[in-house]
Amino acid sequence: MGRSPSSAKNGLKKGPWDAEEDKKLADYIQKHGPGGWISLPKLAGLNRCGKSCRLRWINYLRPDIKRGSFTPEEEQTILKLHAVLGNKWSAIATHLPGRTDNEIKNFWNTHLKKRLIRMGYDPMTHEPRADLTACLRLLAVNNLSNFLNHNTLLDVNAIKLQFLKQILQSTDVGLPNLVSSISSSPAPDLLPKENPILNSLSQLENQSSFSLGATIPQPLHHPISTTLLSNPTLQSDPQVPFPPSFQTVPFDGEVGQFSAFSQGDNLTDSISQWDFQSVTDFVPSITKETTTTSISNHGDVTSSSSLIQCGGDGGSSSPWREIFFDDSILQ
DNA sequence: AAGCGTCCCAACCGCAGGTTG
DNA sequence: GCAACCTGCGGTTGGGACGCT
Repeated sequence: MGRSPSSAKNGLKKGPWDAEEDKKLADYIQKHGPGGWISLPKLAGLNRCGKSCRLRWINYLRPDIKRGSFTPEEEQTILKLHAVLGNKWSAIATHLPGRTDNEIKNFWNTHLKKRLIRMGYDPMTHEPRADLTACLRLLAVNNLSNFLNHNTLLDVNAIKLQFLKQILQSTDVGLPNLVSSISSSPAPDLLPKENPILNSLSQLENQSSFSLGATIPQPLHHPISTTLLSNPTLQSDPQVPFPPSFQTVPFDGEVGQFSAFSQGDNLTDSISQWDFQSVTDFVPSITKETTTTSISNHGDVTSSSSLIQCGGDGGSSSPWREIFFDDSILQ
């Protein structure tokens, strides 16, 4: 394993270390201590460059090196620290006794980074990838538009036009933005003032946590991370605000909640795995209100039944899942 | 069993920052 | 102030191990 033992330009040996070299280096450092890496090879009788000796000592021979795979706690620590520090491997290593920066870096590149990518996160920012987020938002807007299509009381074309307008104008087509824009849109002639859809959407808007972006598990943002790191209690709490999937679960051949992602990076699976549950936790009640509003405002069986149908099942399936994600694309 | 592709990780490389004379 | 040297860091490489066909 490792690099080819090609000889260096200056005749110094390169490539994997053999047992004899390891012993020479270890013996020398045991007697004289680490340091003086430039002169060390000569003094220790090694035909290696100082850098190579230093690296071998730090990454392999040091007595306090911890061997074996990373524990779930260590993985968690790496994820948290990386969210704050980025690729500062040496800084991260100081929080993991017995682990070297090289080892952590390798572990990140071969496991954690891939895991984040599969989950749809940008491994550098720890935030949902912008392309996926935008895709989800457009799908949601599309589904909402389709939903409105079935509402015969409304001037569907007018609403569509306004949706389109919003999509084109905004780079961040979050539903709240959309709602407020529609609500404040100077088109009184096109939209009835007592519009059940707008009423319900406005209620959604008031749910501060609701946005299509918020349906995606939010990564740890740096300020929070900083707080976490400075708070020993939180540090030790594995439930700190990482996305649920971040809670270290066996992966990569491993089983666990990531399994859907590992199956060919299927976007649909990924989306469904992205815990829209968090939306359904609060949305059903809103939908019920919507139904009530719809009926009281208009007394129209058609419109209300449409809404009731969405929320009427009251069971485990979410009406919002139908409204926003009941799409053939997501099937 | 052989060929092929992917994974994993030790080790190398280049660069930046600090120290010394 | 400057150059040379030293140390440490992060990115990258390359080859053995392993799994799949």
